Amino acid sequence: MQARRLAKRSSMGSRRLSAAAPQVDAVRPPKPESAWRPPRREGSAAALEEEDEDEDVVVEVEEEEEEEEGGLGSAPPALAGHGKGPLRGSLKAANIKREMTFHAFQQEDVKSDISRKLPDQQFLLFTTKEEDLKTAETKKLNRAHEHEKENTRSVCLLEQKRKVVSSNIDVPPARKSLEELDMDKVTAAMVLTSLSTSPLVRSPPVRPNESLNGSWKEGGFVPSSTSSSGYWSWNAPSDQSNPSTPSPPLSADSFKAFRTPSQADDGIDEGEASNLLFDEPIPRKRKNSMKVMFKCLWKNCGKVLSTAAGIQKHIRTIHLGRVGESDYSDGEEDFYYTEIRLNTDSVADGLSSLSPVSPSLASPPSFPTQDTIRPETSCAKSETKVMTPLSRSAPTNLYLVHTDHAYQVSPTHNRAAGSGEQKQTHTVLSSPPRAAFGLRKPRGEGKKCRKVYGMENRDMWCTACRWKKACQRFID
DNA sequence: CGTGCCGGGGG
DNA sequence: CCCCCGGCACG
Repeated sequence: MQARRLAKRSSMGSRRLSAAAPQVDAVRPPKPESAWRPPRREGSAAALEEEDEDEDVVVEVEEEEEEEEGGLGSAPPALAGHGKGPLRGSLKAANIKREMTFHAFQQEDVKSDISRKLPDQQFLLFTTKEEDLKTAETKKLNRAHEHEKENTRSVCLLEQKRKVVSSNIDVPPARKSLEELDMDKVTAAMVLTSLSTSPLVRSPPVRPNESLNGSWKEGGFVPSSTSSSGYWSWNAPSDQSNPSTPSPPLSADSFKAFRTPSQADDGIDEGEASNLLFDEPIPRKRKNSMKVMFKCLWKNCGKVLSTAAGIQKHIRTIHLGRVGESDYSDGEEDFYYTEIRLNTDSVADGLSSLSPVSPSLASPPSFPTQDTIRPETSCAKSETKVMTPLSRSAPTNLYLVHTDHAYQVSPTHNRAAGSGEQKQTHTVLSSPPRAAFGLRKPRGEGKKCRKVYGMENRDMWCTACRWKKACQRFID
């Protein structure tokens, strides 16, 4: 046993050797030797080190980003062409790079994420950049169309990112009023088309992910989701980053959890949602909410959407198989769906009861050390977090599809229902106060030793991590 | 599919 | 205890 372990260790050591040699150095210039035989880090010392690493990452951001973008787009050779030497080594290095890149992104995300979190409403109030909005909107629309050709897009993404997200803002005021005023079915349908035809309905696993990636990378990509409901849009100018917004990992999660459901009525109480989100002292005055939803009666379907156009579209494309003529309706769909009403109050209740909780979870009192890492950590969250606004934005479709599938299709979602987050959704749906499932603990999010130090530096991990136990160094 | 970590080992 | 790891939940 001992022997085996030793052997393993040594083998690992050699691996580290090969990995750490030339390539790695190239990858992480700043702290080559520290990676060697670093003393156990504990306490404040660790903190310093941590920070250091953080910075390193930041430094990397620029180039890493570029590379990733390029690779993402359509130029895999770019990666290979990076001029890495031997195969093995380069592979290893590549891996490491991957990791680094991730960091970088996460970093980047903080910014965009924060800004994104700004509720459009608020943003509107500020009315700082009307013009930007305009252009942004146009952009967005275009993008929505281009959406299909995602590949080429990545380039733009980079630029946008650089331009500080502001260009990504799509809070189409005009759109909103327009849509609200003349609930033009056709328009809605068209809008919905892009959404429903793509993501969940068709190939649930693929599209959503894509869009997800796109969104958090690009920061401003919300075409499909935007189109779904027409309004709402979570992109905001980076400059507008809301300072008051607490963006701790947990809180974010919770937000997502009950925010999604609340969105069931397309953006109507969006304001509230956002208010809630930004814990604004809003006297929740709910126009006594009865949400009208439309349920597909097609056997084995049961999909529920919030707009007539929505299900019509759904029925048309999914059940009637009329894909091409997506925006044309001969009324046949009408036979296949029915109206249902949801009491939104329960939702509100759920929200109010839950929201106070999140803050507490939100700000876990942690040592300064953690704080330095915090942002980074929360970044990790951001990918999920980002998605939140997304699903929220595509309230009707995404959200509902979600629930539906939870019941009948996707096993994944079913399982997810058990998780801390999903359970809340569940609650809202069936509108019982709340059901706390005694399940596995949420799972510590955020970087743990493994992620932070990487496999190669396994001996830098905290013992717990090495033992595959709950990490003790980076506690959530 | 990678990651966090529980439960269950061996020494 | 200390040290691992199989395996599973979760994202």
